[in-house]
Amino acid sequence: MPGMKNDIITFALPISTTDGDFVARFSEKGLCGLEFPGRAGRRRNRNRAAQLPPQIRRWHALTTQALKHALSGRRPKTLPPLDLSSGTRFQQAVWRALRRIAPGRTRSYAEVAHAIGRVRAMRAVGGACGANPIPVFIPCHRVIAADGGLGGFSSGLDWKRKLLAREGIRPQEPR
DNA sequence: TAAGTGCGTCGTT
DNA sequence: AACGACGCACTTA
Repeated sequence: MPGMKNDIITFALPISTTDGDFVARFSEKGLCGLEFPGRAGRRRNRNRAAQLPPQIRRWHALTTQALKHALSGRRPKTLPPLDLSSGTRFQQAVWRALRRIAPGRTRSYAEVAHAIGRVRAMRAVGGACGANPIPVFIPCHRVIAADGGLGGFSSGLDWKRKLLAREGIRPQEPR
């Protein structure tokens, strides 16, 4: 019907790891989402294995390998293209900045704000981190509070702790 | 020191 | 107009 939102087709494919079954989402532009085990949200998707476009298959294979690397705390060699078109300009700027944080390193929300030239938007940076559609690969888990605390994590602080630990980081825990 | 309160700031809904 | 995955100054114990 007229006025209907563009019906973006995405493919949701599982990725089994020793940490559980993740779900990767692909659009025609690339990887557009990653969900932690047990958090598969209901979303539009078409993924009859038989009619999977070759390109999606390729991206899925790449993502699978990359995820295993990332989960072991190492930088993935190759990633599929990332489709970040769901984000606002500000969010995309934040996400780009996050990708420049090396494994094993952390930044405070304020430092990220500074990195994108919005010194005072540290709080908004937190919001953009929460809107990150591709955690792990876009390492929002490396953003912690200025006082060394963990800060937050949409998918659960346990995951944030685990991801950081895999990279050799053990931030101070609130008691 | 540690813990709690108040408030400026700013992107998003 | 309200709400945060913040940060900082300041107060109390």
